[in-house]
Amino acid sequence: MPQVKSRRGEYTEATRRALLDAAATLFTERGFARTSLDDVAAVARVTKGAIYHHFASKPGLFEVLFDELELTENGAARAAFEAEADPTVGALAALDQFLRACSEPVYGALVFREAPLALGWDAWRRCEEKYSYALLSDMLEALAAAGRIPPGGGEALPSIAFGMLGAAGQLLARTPAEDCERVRAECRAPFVALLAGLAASVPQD
Amino acid sequence: MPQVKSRRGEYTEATRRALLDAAATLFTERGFARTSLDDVAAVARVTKGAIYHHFASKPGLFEVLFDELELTENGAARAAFEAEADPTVGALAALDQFLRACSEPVYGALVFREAPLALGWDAWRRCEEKYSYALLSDMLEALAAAGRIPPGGGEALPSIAFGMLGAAGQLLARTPAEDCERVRAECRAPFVALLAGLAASVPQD
DNA sequence: GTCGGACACATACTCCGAGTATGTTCCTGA
DNA sequence: TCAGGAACATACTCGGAGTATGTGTCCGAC
Repeated sequence: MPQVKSRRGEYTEATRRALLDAAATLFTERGFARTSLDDVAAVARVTKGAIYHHFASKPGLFEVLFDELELTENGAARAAFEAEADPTVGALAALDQFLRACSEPVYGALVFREAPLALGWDAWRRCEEKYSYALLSDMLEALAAAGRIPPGGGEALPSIAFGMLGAAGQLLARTPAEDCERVRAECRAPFVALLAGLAASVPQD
Repeated sequence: MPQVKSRRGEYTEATRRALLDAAATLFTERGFARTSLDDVAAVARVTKGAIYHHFASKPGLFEVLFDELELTENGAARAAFEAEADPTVGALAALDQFLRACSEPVYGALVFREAPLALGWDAWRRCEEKYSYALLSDMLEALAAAGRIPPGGGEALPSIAFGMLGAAGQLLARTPAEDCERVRAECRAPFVALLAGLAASVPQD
């Protein structure tokens, strides 16, 4: 059980949080490329030195933010999947959870719009292999094991399905709040259709 | 009928081509962000002044390259689509043409991997609205008109389908040549399944 | 109680690359 | 033949990421 942190520790944690919050706000509003670290430091009422004390680099700062977001949001999606006994039902529940998360202003914008620009495709992919991509792979495996989709198929299906998630996330991230529910429903359809089409192509007996 | 170009005109066109070729090579190999304009100029055996004489900016140079590539490759895909009377057959023919183009080393890497990083999502989308995204929209419209997929559906389906194309393009762009044919076949499956699933959900009469 | 040291920053700097301003050469047309 | 513009080269500015170093403060050891 962790001891109560010292006064000092509380303060340093506070500036770390202030930096992360400032970065989250500015990266979502102006985008990663168009916000300087001096801007982030100014909003957090510190200087650039504080940033490089707490984080390795500008992409490093982004990655911490990324991990925080995925830890909670992707965790919720995984929980939604694992709560269902049927993998198809579970996958659709996780999809709904994911689409709702992307409707919230920060998650979709940072994780699916800014992350590839900030980290580059490869690093983004490596980061996602702990979260959304891993969950997607697990779900596809479970679906294949249950005979709901054809087995095998290589890396093309997970990659392309992940591209679908990214496109849906970005679409929702730029959708005004009053249209989110309708667009979420529209986004659901292609996934349902893909699952149905794959189910129809499962080899018999 | 255009007159034969002057000696001078030929030379300037030659440096323009050398710059575009150098940029295509370097952007493909090192990526847009990691190649400086001095590098491009050096490979073309000129200086940065020549670049800013012929092009507006670094993204501007990339966009010219982008247009050249899409003009030929997307034109071929559109031709493949329009050559078929049946929209489903045509769409799959265009898909095959697209997947072959992405197997070639430059097209997929520049248009689907580097372009979002170089231009940003919005500008990339605007550029693609003349080419791949336009073709995709036209194909979906034709499919809907023929009753092969449900009508309406908003912007979600084209956006998500475009995300699928991007993911497939990127996957093929990083696939070694000897595996390209197999991966292309694997990439085809999700699109076929999506079309089948959408066809099954068309409202009856 | 105090003193050394490490932590948590601030300040001041370097460095690289995009973009700009200006110079220079050569061709072209009047 | 000469004025002007095209096609570059050269030399600069400027912003932002990253680094090196300074400074105050707190904490534990003696």
